[in-house]
Amino acid sequence: MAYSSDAKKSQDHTPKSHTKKHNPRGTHLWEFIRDILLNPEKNPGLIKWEDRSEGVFRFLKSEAVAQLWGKKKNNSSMTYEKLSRAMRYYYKREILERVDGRRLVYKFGKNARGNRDETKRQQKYQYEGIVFNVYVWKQIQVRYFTIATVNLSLETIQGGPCSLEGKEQCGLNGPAYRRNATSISPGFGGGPKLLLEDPGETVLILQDVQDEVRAVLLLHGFFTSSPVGVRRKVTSKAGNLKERWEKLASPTAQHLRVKKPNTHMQRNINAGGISHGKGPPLVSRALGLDFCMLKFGMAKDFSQKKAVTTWNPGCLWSAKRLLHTDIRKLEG
DNA sequence: CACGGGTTTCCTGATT
DNA sequence: AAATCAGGAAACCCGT
Repeated sequence: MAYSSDAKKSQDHTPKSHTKKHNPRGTHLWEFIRDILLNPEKNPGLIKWEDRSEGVFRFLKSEAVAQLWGKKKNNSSMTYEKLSRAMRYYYKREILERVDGRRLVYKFGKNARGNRDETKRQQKYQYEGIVFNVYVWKQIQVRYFTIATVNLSLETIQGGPCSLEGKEQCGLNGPAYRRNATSISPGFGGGPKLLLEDPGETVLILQDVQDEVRAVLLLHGFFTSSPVGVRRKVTSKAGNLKERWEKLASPTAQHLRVKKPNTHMQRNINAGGISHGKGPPLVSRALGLDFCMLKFGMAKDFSQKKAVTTWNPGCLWSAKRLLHTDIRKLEG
């Protein structure tokens, strides 16, 4: 028996933001696990990725994790036994997938991601002059990202991998991936830029882009909280990424090359096997599976003050496959 | 107060 | 043998 009840009472913090659905204490178990996996600093060998791109991980110190979970829930009697029961309940909801035969090993499932509500919120974006701010999630933990800009009219594409680590500004187009002199400008100077002003904020800024330009942003990482709109001034400051580019050079950009002629803005384009459809706006949170692909575009006529934006969840997985090897290489 | 989601507890019965 | 895995049941917590 044991009515261990007792120390249950005040639920202190209640920031302000309308706590989403049911989310006691702000975090669900699977999110808690995810966060540990994402924060090497806070993960003293507690849980380890078995196959990050597949979302497979293993508990190294099951009881320690349980204690940590219990601490978060103000429950000192938490044990792995109990925590694991909760984990098993995730199978049915497909937040976790069963990994049999392997003790202490779990795998994130397809529902270990965002939901429709977040998606809708994500649709909001701001367009200011020629600055295009894409809504992203705060506290996004992007480790690496790949940018590919596509000039539909010229059927060219350029882009390449970069790494993000805290506050850094990165030019998108490095010399290594300039494929066509007439496509989007070179990275350093007036070209598109991905600017990370705060560790917890990611702002995508395009400036001096040409007409009929679309870009693809692949973010490898986990999104740890709700999307938040951000707005920033354009700051042009060439970041020296040459070294980084060379270091991270991968076949990604080549894969992303547009193969199929397509000059119609509204038509789908196919970039190296990735289908960019016109489906409903959607930016997915790919927890346990490393990344989200954002596709955005800009109106031909800037005076319209309207951006042509499309988000396609389908891009996620094909892109995931595409970048699978890159991610592994980068993750070491 | 009722109700539902998300655990938390407990437990019996396998597996490793 | 100890640690886990599997789930069913039911109690809890908490937000609506």
